[in-house]
Amino acid sequence: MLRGMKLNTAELERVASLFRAFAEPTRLAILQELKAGERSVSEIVDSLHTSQANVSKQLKQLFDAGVVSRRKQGTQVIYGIADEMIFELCRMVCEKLNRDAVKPVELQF
Amino acid sequence: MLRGMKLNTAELERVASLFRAFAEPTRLAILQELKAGERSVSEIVDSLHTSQANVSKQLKQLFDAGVVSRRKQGTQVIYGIADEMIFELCRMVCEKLNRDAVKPVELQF
DNA sequence: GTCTTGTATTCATGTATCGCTATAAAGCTA
DNA sequence: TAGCTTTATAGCGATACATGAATACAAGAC
Repeated sequence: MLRGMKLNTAELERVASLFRAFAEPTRLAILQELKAGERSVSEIVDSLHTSQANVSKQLKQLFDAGVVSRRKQGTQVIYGIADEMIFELCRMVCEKLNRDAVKPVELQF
Repeated sequence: MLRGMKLNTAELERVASLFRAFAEPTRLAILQELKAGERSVSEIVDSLHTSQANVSKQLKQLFDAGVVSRRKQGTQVIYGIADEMIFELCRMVCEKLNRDAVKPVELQF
């Protein structure tokens, strides 16, 4: 695709859909946990203040978006980061928030 | 803030909130138009398939998120990109979509 | 002043989504 | 087999949001 071409509606929807994966605090919290390494669902549940059902649902969304990977290990399901690019994204967003902030908060994902 | 610290709920909400600005096709379409240069509201309306009310509302969201700038010129309001970092964000997201795609689509914002 | 143009906002409606409880499904273990 | 653990899903209420029509508001033209 040539430089300067505009994405059509369907393509914009795909882009928006990936951004949407990062547009909720619970999903970001999950990604923050996975940053330190692979985690089972129950481990993630224990580290967050939400139900197992919710964690499972948010993980499904992240998985469908290609953001996390999944593998079964007995009765457990181990999730991990599928693409390190997400931390680069979060870093850039935090940097912008830091630039815009009146008070220096120094967010760092 | 030290490296490796986890963002709390309020901080994650701020990060999510900025991501949310990019999580809708209409807003991305507006950003695509502004990429070529500043535009008035009516110019944006003419280039998109949606109502003036909707464009105005989405522009407000983008402005509140610090993504676009605004200045009045007579009866018109001219919007522009407030931070070029957004194109870097979109570029990274497109690259990931291209990596994941079975069919090479070569999305480029 | 009135009229016209450009933009923002209010209201209504449909759709999507977060989070919960309850339940189902899958896989150990005894 | 039954029972236990872990994860996924179904169903529901509450909330958020995208969108358009109608209206309000602002600023120039006349």
